[in-house]
Amino acid sequence: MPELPEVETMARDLHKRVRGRTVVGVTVHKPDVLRGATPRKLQRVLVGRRIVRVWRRAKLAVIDFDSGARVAVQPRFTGSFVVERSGRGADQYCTLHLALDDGRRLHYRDVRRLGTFQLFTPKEFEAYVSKLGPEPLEAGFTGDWLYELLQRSIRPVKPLIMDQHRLAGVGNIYASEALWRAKIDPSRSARTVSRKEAELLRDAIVSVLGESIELRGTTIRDYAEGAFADKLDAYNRAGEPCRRCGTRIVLTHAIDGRATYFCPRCQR
DNA sequence: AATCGTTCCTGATAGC
DNA sequence: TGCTATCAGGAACGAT
Repeated sequence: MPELPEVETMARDLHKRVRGRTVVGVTVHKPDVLRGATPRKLQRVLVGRRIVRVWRRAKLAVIDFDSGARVAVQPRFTGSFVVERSGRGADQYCTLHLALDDGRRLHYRDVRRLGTFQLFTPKEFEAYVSKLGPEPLEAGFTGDWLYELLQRSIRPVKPLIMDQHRLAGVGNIYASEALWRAKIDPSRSARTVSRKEAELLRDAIVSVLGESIELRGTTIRDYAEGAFADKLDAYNRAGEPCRRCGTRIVLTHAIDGRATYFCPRCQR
């Protein structure tokens, strides 16, 4: 399930492969992944346009075109990109593709189709991203800023740091990991987190995301890239010993109905 | 304004 | 063996 490190990896890889290419055709097989455009409109807006950059914001892979148009892809669970020479490498899960001027095709592939492929004008894109929280790997994300955010909410700290409108890019895996590193119980009301703990949590979020990007993300279930799965301390380790204290890691669904992994002894 | 419940989708898995 | 039921999960949306 792609979160910030996985989408960063997807965007960097795609940038290297398609930057500078011009779209010569658009084919949509599964229109339900489209947002903001019909297949006809997508074709009208993108054909003849050159891809100038592929980058990431929050958990979105963003494709910039020379006209200023942008496509934001939300892979959610099973979305991915496939770039191939016409004919080979595509399957029934490829929902749409952009034909490129060098004969290759850029496919958006999505088994469950909970992901989205959204066309924006520059103004629409700006309005959308302005509602997202800050990027945790950029300068504004400090311990003081996080402390102030946590102070304003009575919600459990884990869903709060996963709220994309508060902080961008952190999902279920890295929330569990960061809280384990910071020794904070995921169910604690956000406002009970001290300034010192907020500083530790900030550092944990930055370090876990950075280390995962270096390993190209976490391969678990749907997302099939990256070696960070071996480095997980909490997520997906139910019943296994905590690497700090040896206590068995607990899996609970009591917080927002989401799988949450934590050490009941050293996370307080 | 903040928070909560519902919905989208299909492969993998469990249970009979 | 082959069927059915259950589960996973991010975020938009409507309701409170």
